[in-house]
Amino acid sequence: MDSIKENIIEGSIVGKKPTISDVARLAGVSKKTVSRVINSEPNVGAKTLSKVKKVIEDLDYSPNPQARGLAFSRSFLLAMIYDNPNASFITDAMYGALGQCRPNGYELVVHPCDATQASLHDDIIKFIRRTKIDGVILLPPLSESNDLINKLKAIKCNYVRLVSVISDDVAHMVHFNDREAVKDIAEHLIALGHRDIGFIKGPDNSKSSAERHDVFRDALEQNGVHLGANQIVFGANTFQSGVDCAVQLLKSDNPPTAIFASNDEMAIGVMVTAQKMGIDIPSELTIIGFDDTPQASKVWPALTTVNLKVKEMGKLATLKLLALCNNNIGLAKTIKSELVPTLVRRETTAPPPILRG
Amino acid sequence: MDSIKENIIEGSIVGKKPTISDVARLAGVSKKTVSRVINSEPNVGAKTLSKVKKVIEDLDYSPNPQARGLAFSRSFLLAMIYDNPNASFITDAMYGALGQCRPNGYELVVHPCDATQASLHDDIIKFIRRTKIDGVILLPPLSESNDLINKLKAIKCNYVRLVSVISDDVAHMVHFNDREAVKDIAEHLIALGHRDIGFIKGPDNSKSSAERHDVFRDALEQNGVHLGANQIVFGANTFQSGVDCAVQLLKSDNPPTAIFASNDEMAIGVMVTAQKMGIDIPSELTIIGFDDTPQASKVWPALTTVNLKVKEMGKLATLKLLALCNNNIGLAKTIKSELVPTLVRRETTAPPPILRG
DNA sequence: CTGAAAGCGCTTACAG
DNA sequence: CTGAAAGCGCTTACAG
Repeated sequence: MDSIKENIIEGSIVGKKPTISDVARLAGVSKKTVSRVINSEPNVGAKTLSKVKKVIEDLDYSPNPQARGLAFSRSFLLAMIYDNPNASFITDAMYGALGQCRPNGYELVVHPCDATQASLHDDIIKFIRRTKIDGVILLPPLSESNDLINKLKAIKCNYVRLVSVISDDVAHMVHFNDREAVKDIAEHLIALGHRDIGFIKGPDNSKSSAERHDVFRDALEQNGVHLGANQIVFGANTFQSGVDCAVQLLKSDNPPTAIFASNDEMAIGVMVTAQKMGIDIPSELTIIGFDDTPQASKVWPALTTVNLKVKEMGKLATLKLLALCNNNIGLAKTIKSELVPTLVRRETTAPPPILRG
Repeated sequence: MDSIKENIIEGSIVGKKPTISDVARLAGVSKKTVSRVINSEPNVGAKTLSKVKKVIEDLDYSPNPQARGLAFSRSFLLAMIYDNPNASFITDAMYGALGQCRPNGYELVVHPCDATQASLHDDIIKFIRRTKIDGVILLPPLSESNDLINKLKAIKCNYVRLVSVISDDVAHMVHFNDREAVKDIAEHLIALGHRDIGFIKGPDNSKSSAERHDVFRDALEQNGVHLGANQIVFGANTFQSGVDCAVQLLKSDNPPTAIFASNDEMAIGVMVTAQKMGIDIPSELTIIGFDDTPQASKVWPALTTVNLKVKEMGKLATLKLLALCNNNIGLAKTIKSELVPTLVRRETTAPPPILRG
C-alpha cells in the first residue's frame, strides 16, 4: 500500500497531479466523501472532515476543473465581452471582476469583438455555446443592445451588463448614474459664470449619448441658459472627432467660453486644438470631459472630468453574475446596482474671460 | 427513432446541446468516427466524412470543451499573466493573442497579479496547477524574472515571454529589439544638433532600463557626445516620476536641450512640467518617449516616440505557445521572435535654440 | 453520516 | 477505413 509520502512525491515532483481517488484512498474514505469536503457539503463527520482536509493539504490536491465542469455541467468560466471602450476601462473592469472571480473558483475569459461585423451578436452566442461559459459581463456600448440581450436570454445565458442608462432588471445590470454627474457639470459651469456653452455629443447609436445630451440641456435650461442648435456638435467618442468638433465650435461666429465633451478622448482633442489655436486653457476656454481616464490627469492643464468607478462596477457586476450562476436571483437583486460617478475638479475650468480682471 | 428535425429542435430551442452520441447516431457511425472528424484525423472515408459533417452542421454541434479537456488532459485555455504594464499594452497584447487563440479552439484567461506580493511567483504556479492552463504568455516586466521561469519549467508549464532583452531560447520568447530603436533616437538627436542631452532611466529592477541606458550612452559616445552623470536621472516609469525627473533636469545649472525618457508616461510628465515652466516644446526643448501609447498622439505637441508593435508580439507569442502546446518545439523556434520597434517622428523634436534663427 | 454505481461527453488503446 | 470497450476525474441519484 502506498504511503502518503510516496504519493506526495509522485504528486508534486514527478508532476502527476493527485486525483480525488488518491485522496479517498489515503484518507480511507469514499470518493463521494472527498467530494463532499471539496464542495463544502453538509453531512461529513468532524473527524472525517479533518482527516480528508489533512490529506488534501499534504497532497496539495486541487480538483480537476475539467472533470468538475463535465460532471457539474458548468465551466467555472466567466467572460468579459466588449467592443470598443477605452483600454483603461477594460483593464479596470477586469481588475474589479477578477477580485471576485478568484475566491469563488472562477476564471475570467476575455472576448473583445468587432462591432462593425454584422454577425456580431450571433458570433457572441456561438462563442458562449462553444465554450460553455457560465455567464458574461457586457461592457458598454455593447451592453446597450437589447437584441443581444434577447439572444442571451434565448440560450439561457447568465449575464450582467454595465450601463449608463437603466435598462434591465437590477439583477442583470450595474448602472452608473450619469444624470447626477451631468447635472453637476452644468451647475459647475453656470456657477463659474459661463453662458455660452458648447456641447460635444457622443455617437448616435449610444443611449448614454442621448441621455447626457438631454440631461445637460435640461440642467442648463433650469438655470436660464439655452443650449442652441449651433452649440451642439456631434462627435464619435474619438480623439480625432474631438479635434474636428473643437474646430467647428471655436471657429464659429459665436465661440463658446466653455465646452463639455461627452468623453475624455474628445475633451483632450478639444484641448489640443485650442492650444494649437493659441487659446489658453482655462483662462480663455473651460473644458470638461467624462470618464476620468488615466490621461485626464496627465495632460496639461489636468482635465476636469467625471470618474466612473469602473473597477467597482466590475466588482459589483461579477458579484451579481456569480449569484445568478448559483440560481440566486434574489441575491443578485440585493447587490448594489447603482454607482454615482463623481465630478473630479482639476485645472481646465475657470470663469469666462468676460468676468476676469 | 428521432429524426434530424426533432434533434435540431431539441438542440437549439429547448437548449439542450447535442452530444457526440447524437451526431454518431444520426450519421449512422460510431462515436470514434465522429471524433476523428472533429479532430481532423486521417482514416475517414470521403462519404463518411461528408455525412458526418452534414449532421454536425445540421445540429449546430460543437464538442463540449470540458469533456474534451478531460479526455485529452488539456484545458484549451491559455493565460496572459502580467503585473504592471500600461493598459494599452495589455489590451494590445490581448488582441494579438486572441486573433490566434480563436481559430485554434483556445480561449484566453487573464491573470493580472500584484508584484508587491512576496508570494507572487508561487501564486502564479498555484493558479496554473489549479486551472490546468495549457500555456502562459508573460508580459514585461514580469517576463524578465528567471525565478518565475524556473518554477514554470519545474511544473512543465508551456510559456512564452515578451521581453526587451534576449533572455531565453527563441522557442520561448518574443523579443523587441530596443537597441536599434534607442540608437535611432540617439542619432536623431545628434542629427538635430543636440549636444546637451538628458536621459531619464527606468526602474532598476528592469533589465530593459539598464539596456536602454547602456545603448543610449554608447550611441551618443560614438557620436562624440558624452552623457554626464548629472544628465542622467532615475524615474519609475510613472507620470509623476517623469514630472520629478523633469524638474531635476530643467532646474539644473546646465539644463539639457533634449530629453529622452525611457517611456511615454514619463515623457508626458516631462512635457507637462516643461509647459508649466513656460518652456516651449519643441523650440526650446526636444522630448522623446518610448512605447507609443495612445496618449502619445493625443498630447500637444504630439510626442515623438517608439512603437513597440505589441499586438504583433502578442500574435507571435501565441503562435509559439500553441506550437509548444502541440509539442512542436521545432515550429516554435521557427516562428519569428524578433520585432524591430520603429521610431515614430511626431512634433516634439526640433533643433536646439542655439541653432535656430 | 457514508458509500457503490452510473453517468457527464469526450478520447485512447486496441482490434479487425 | 471503422468501431466496441475502457477510461479521463469528477458528480448525481440513490441506498443504507
